[in-house]
Amino acid sequence: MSNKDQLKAELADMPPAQSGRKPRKERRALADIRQENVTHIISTAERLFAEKGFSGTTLAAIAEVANLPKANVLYYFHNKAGLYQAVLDHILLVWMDDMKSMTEDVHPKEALRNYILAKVQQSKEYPHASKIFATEVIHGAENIRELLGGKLKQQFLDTCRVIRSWIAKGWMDPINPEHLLFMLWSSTQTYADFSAQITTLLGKADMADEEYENAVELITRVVLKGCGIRTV
Amino acid sequence: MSNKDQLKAELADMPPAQSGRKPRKERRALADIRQENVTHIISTAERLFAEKGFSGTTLAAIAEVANLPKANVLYYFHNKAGLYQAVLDHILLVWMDDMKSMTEDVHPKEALRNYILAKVQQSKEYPHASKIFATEVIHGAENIRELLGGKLKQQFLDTCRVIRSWIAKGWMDPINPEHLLFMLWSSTQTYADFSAQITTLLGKADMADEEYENAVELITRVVLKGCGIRTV
DNA sequence: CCACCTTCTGACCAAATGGTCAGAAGGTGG
DNA sequence: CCACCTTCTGACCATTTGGTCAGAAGGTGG
Repeated sequence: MSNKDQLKAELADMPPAQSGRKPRKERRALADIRQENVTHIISTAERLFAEKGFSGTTLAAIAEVANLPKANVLYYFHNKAGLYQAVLDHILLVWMDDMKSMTEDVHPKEALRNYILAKVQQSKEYPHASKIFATEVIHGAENIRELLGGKLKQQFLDTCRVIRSWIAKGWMDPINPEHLLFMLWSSTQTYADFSAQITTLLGKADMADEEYENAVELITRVVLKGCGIRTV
Repeated sequence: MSNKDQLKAELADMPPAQSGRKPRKERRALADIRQENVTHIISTAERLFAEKGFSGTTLAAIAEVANLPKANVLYYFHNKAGLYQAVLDHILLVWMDDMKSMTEDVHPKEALRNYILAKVQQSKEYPHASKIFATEVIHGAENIRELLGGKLKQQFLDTCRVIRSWIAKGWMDPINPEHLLFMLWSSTQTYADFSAQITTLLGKADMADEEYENAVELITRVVLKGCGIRTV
């Protein structure tokens, strides 16, 4: 099971709607209570951190939205920084999954197409994750240094090597793999991070599915043709 | 004189280095004092807001870095929000300048090339501006609603129309102008906003000029060819 | 030199915020 | 049912932070 599937399963498990009420009457097993609350707090915090940033989000706000007393939030996460780190860990699970699908054997025509589709879908399904990640990097990436310089870098270097092999095989033009990846990341993630700008400029209240499709179509077309990858 | 030139001139006027000392002994004309301090405070605040975000930046920190008493900062900007807005205004001056160079008459081969170059240079020269803008949009763009829905949107629509005219002239493939612009913005601004990630992955301490050149070269090549613009 | 500005500043304050804690409430296993 | 966990919570606290203010210091124009 991929990290992303795992996250999806968690989301599905979430208390349905909760709708502001605090049912909390049925007897819950101790073992469940902890996991349930931790998950609930993390996903609430994730939303707020994405909307307001770390410093802009107060524990009181998280507690209120999660419909729990502040002290209870602090019972599970001993301090704000700890909660933030937990949110980051939760998010980063999903982050590098998609790159793995780019391998030497697959023709870039397929591999890049799938990757772009996956990244745009990620922006659509987990916009909070993307926003927190983006804000974190913009502010210096101090809390994700380890990941950036470690697993992500490894993945990045591997993928660059794959792209070079594609070039060597004559499957695409000799372009700079590092910057190509930067281009892919930025142009896909922008649909999560900059959605406020995009919707305003497109004159829509929120991103319709159609626009994500247009995005995938445009990015795929420009990148494939731009890299000299024949698609016929 | 373009907005950007204006900003450059201001930067040049800045007290040279200041180097932590507080000379402030020579007699200064009242008229100068205000403008000088306002500029100095804004540029200091700009750096800190870019690094730590609005809520993460304290007035005390701004005052300390600016080497002024906090009360003095508040003498010029009556509250933190006002200072932030002033910083935003200062930044946004420069923001839309470059798009103006894309017109119907210019062949996209030149126009896009110049635009990409200008945007990457902007990322290099004014990374703080880009970061503040990005964070602002990520967090909902509440403080720049007016600009987004007003002048920027106008400029955006105009430029889309220009691109459509290029397509009508047969100068490029029929691609989606809106999403092409999103792609151009994101892939160029990423060199400011995500510099922490990029330098880490490239294994450099900071962005060398060479990398900006590689970025321009890659983006230009992929976009021009990807849009079916013949460059010979 | 003087009356009148603008600029500057330390001292102060109320509110917000992260975090603590003692003890109540609830679940568990024998 | 009971001793022993874990979970829950209101009350409380120290610190941080944005912001005020009275009055000192500095510049200006006559």
